[in-house]
Amino acid sequence: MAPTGDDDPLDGLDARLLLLLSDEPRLGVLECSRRLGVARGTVQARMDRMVRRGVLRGFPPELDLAAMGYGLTAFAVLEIAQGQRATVAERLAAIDEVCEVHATTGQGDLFVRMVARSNADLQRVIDTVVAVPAVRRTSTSIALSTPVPPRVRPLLENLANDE
Amino acid sequence: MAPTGDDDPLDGLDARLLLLLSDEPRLGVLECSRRLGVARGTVQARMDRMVRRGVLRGFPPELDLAAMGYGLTAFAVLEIAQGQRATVAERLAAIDEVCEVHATTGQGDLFVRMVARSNADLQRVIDTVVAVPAVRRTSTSIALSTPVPPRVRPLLENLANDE
DNA sequence: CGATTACTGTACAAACTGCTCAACGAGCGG
DNA sequence: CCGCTCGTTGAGCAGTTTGTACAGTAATCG
Repeated sequence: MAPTGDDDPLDGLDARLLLLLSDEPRLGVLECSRRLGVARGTVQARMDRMVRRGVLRGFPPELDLAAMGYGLTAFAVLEIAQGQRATVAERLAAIDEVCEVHATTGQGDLFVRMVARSNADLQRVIDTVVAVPAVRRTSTSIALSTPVPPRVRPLLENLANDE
Repeated sequence: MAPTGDDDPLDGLDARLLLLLSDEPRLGVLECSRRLGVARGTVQARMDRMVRRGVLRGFPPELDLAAMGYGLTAFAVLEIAQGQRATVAERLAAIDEVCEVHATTGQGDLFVRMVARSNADLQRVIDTVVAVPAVRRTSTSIALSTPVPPRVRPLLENLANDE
C-alpha cells in the first residue's frame, strides 16, 4: 500500500478509529481492529503514530462536574492592566475553581471559565477572581444551559468521509 | 467499615483514583489497585459506582485540534432575537467547526467556541455563524494563547486531601 | 528495478479482565 | 445486645487481550 503521506496528519482510517474510540472509549486494540476490519497491528501502528504526532494525547477520564457537586458554570471576561497578562494568568491558575483561561484579542484580554457548587460559592469564586491584582474590569455571565457540549465529532466525521 | 454515604458523591479514595487515571489513563484496574494500595475489587466497585452516579462518564480520546490542523480557536458572543435561542442553537450545532455553545445570562445570549484551519477558514466559519437567522449582534475574538487549558485536577486534589 | 513503507496474518508468553466465593469489620435498626 | 447489611479484602479460575516478533504481500518513489 502507498505510504500514508506525512503531510496529512490524519487519514480516513485514523479518523474512523478516533470516532470508534470516541463512542466506546473502553474498547481494546483488538476489538477496534475487528470493528474496523483491519489487522490488529495496523490499529496499534495508527494509535502509536497519532500519539507520536501529538494528535492523540491520551484517554483521560471524562468527569461530570455537575454530578460532582459543581453544578454552576460561569464565564468571565477580564480586562488587564498593560503587560500584566502573564502575571494575572498565573494567579488565576492558582484558583481551583478556574477551569480554563484563554488570552484573546479584543477588549477583553482574558477569558475565564469557572465552576462553583452554589450561588454563594460562585460569588466567592468570582470575588476571588476579580480580586486578582491588575484586573481592571470584569464582565461575568452564568451558563444557563449548554446546547452544544464540547465536541470534536463533526470534524472527525468530515475526515472519515472525505478521505 | 461504614457504608460510604450516598450524600457525598465522591470520597477521598474516589478522588485519588480519578487523579491516578487522569495522570495515566491507560492504567488497568489491577495496576490502579496496586498503586492505591487497595484490593482490585474495590477499584472495580468504585469505578462502577462513579459510572452509575454519572460522575465518571467514560474515557474519551483527548485530541489536540491544533495537531489535527485546526490551529485557530475563536469565541463569539451572539445576541439573539427574542425567543429564537433554541432555533439558533440548533443551527449552530449543524456547523462542524462549532465545538461548544452555551446559553448565558447577560446581554450576550449565546456563547460559541469554534475552530478553524487558517485565517481564511476562520473567516468562513464566522461568516457561517453570523449568517444564522435571528442572530442580531455578534462579537468575536480569537484565542491567542491558553494559559490554563481545560482542567479539573485542582478540584480533585481538594477532594483527595480534604477527605 | 530496487528500496521503502504499510498492512496482514500468525504465533507465543505474560498479563489482565470479569466473575465468584468466603471472610472480616463497622455501622444501623430492632 | 444481636443480627443484618454493606464495603472491603484476598483468593482463584477461565477467557481474553496485550506486547512483541516475524514473514509475506502490495504499492509508491527514485
